Amino acid sequence: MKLKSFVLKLESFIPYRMSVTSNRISRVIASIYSARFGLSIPEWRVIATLGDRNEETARDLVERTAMDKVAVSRAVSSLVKKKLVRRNAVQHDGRITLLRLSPAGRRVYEEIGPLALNLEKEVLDNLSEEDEQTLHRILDQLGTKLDEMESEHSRSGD
Amino acid sequence: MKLKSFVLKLESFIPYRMSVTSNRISRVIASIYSARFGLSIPEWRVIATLGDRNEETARDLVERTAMDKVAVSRAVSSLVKKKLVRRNAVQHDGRITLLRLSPAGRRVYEEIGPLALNLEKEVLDNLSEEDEQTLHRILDQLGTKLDEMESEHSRSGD
DNA sequence: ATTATATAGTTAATTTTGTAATTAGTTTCA
DNA sequence: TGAAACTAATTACAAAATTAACTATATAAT
Repeated sequence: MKLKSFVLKLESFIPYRMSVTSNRISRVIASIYSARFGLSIPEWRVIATLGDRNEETARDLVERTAMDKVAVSRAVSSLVKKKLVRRNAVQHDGRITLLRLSPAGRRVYEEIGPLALNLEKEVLDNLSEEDEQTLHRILDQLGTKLDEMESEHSRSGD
Repeated sequence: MKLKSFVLKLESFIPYRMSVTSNRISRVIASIYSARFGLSIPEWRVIATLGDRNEETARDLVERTAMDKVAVSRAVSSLVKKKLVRRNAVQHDGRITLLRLSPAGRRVYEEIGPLALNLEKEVLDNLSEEDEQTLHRILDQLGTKLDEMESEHSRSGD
């Protein structure tokens, strides 16, 4: 008789659990800026990212948000259409445009920012201060490991 | 002069960090069963879930996987087409079919299961045993809070 | 100089996912 | 018994995300 040599339960499989939990959190947070401001997740991320800088290129956004360039491009042009973001050409390089929040965009940022932080606070309500720091550290460590794994993977894949 | 009364940095905003990290992990894990077995994430979840039961209805799968019923339905019919899952009609209720892995489906499960667990282990490599338990507990606590928040939200929305 | 290579960003095509509406069967109860 | 309400599951449509291909500019190399 063959015995199973492993135990895989989805409900204790961390990748699965993180995916479910993080999707639920995203939905909760998204509900505020989508219902109230008609923003998509990528749009909100762009606004949040531009909010604490003066000017940035689309490429910087790609790096800082970990979104891919197509998503950034679309989010930015949608935000430009909504007059929340402005593009400024740059002299020495015609490929680049510098992006910054318009005054209206900044108002949105000033309004959503606190809401998002409050909602985050509520979600994290059950966690102790220590847990929260631990979670940050765990995310750091997972990120480091993923960097390694991804670079290995791409080395073998070319 | 107006001072900003909040500090929102995406890189320390937990909802954002969890989303990025969990997407990266999902991609890594998905790469094994998509490249090697041509399975999507929902398909893999169905297989993983059926793997430790004999028979289950689609509805049970919805509950156990936290996927929505459309995703389950699609994954199941694709798996049936691939002959990895079988449907068995049930006498007393014509709406239901019981699902179980076919022998081929079980072989896939027996092969992916350990791979997935290994990969999970590798991803979690930087974490101490204690961190891992803490992460589980944190996910539990976040889940509980989200239950509350979601039910509040749906109460006010009907 | 001029071909090649690389970068920034957009557009287009495909696939995936989510929401709504639909079908079919079952239970409830007047 | 036969509407009404409910449940399980699928289908159809819309929104979103991925991937691939393309345009324009810039840098590098011969």
